Amino acid sequence: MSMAMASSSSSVAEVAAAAAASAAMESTLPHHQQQQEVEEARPPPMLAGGGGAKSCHHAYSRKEKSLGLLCYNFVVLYNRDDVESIGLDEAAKSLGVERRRIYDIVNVLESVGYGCGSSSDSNSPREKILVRKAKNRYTWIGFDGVPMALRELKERALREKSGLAPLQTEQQSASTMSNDEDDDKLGNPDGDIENEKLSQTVDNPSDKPGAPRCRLRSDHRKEKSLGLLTQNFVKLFLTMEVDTVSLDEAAKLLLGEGHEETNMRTKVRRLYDIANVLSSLNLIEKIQQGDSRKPAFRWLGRAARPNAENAVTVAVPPPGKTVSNKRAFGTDITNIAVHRSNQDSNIQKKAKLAQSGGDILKNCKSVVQSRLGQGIKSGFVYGPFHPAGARKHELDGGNKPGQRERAEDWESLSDSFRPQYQNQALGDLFAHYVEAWKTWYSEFAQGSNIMQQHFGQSAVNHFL
DNA sequence: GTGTCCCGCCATTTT
DNA sequence: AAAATGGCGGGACAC
Repeated sequence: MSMAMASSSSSVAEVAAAAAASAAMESTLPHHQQQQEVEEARPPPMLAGGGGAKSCHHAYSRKEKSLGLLCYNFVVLYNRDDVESIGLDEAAKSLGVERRRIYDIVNVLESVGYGCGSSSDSNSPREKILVRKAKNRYTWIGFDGVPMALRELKERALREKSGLAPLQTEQQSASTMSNDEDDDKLGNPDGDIENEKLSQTVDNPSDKPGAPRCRLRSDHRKEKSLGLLTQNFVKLFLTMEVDTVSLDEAAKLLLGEGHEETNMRTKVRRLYDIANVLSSLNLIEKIQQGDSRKPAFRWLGRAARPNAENAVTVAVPPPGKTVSNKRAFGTDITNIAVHRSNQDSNIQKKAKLAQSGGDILKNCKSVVQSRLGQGIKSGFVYGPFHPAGARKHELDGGNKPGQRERAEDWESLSDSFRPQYQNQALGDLFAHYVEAWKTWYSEFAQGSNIMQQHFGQSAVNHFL
């Protein structure tokens, strides 16, 4: 009985088409009015027409549909001053994905902030990137609160670590004890009450005087939420001495010992999801551990140094021989269409018209490049995170020989960037990209980094 | 092969 | 009851 919403099963392509037809999202896309030089050249409205498979319609590509990319686009689309409210459906439509995916993103975005439930009283949304305001409605807050959120998160993590529980984060250390992992479904329905040992689960913790002694189903569910997992994952980085972990390790750490193959697998899957969006935010970065071996993730947005108080530290240069192979988010406009093994590719209709858009970009690019040669001011104050390339080697003692090549990123980015519109919405999105480019440029070619972009914005503005 | 992780079914929770 | 959320894991890609 697939509920009424079975309709949602419509592929992205269809959704996109629908969007094109109805251009419903207008309402929430208040075209930015600020400096818009390149803006003029508005990308052509929609569907290129025949578009056949032959032209530019490259077959299904997993990468184009990654959560990370989606998140990236999401941020590009909504991280602006004039955006306060985000509609779930509009977002989905604009980005050409189904709701479900938006939930994924929003969940981790929301959890990167602080205040997620702790002490119900303060729960200040200021420290979140985004908050849910109402059903189908989110409010964009921005990245301003992230530094503090991370600090707070770290504190809490440390407290927990040294304090009570060994190192289990607030998640299910429960399973640790129970020989058998928390079996929700299978087996005992009482499970809920059963594994309530770890008490301080979730985030509405203990400090609550009349702590609701019994965990509810909802809590149990929350324990497994992407959001909580995200926080715990981040905490891991914040408290760890080493700053890189493979997802397997992370899963193990977060899960405790009671790892049950299947459980692990699921957890790891989730971590992949999370890691991808965190990567797109540049909070972490994927690296190749040593030679060969599994890749791992490295924290980039360290809020504070182990010792130094809150010395706003930035990412340290890649240690030793780790090879960064981060994904180039922002490479594609959207997770357009097409199912994995789309047998029925009637997707033709959703077209991607690339040319004019490409021109704009090209211009943009050349402008950037031409100006790129200029010196790089460094009076810039970075936030806690910052582009991997623009590090400031303080405490870290010694600078790094291998200067990170940022420009290169730009290259690849622009090279691979092929605007493909399927509707007005995407056209707008593209416009945002152009703007984003400008901003990035202002970052002195230090890297395309959303977080940085944000933090540096104010400081950067007068350079434009 | 193995590692990634998209996709969407369907259980839960909220309206 | 319907709609909104969001676990979860099968299995399609990527390497």
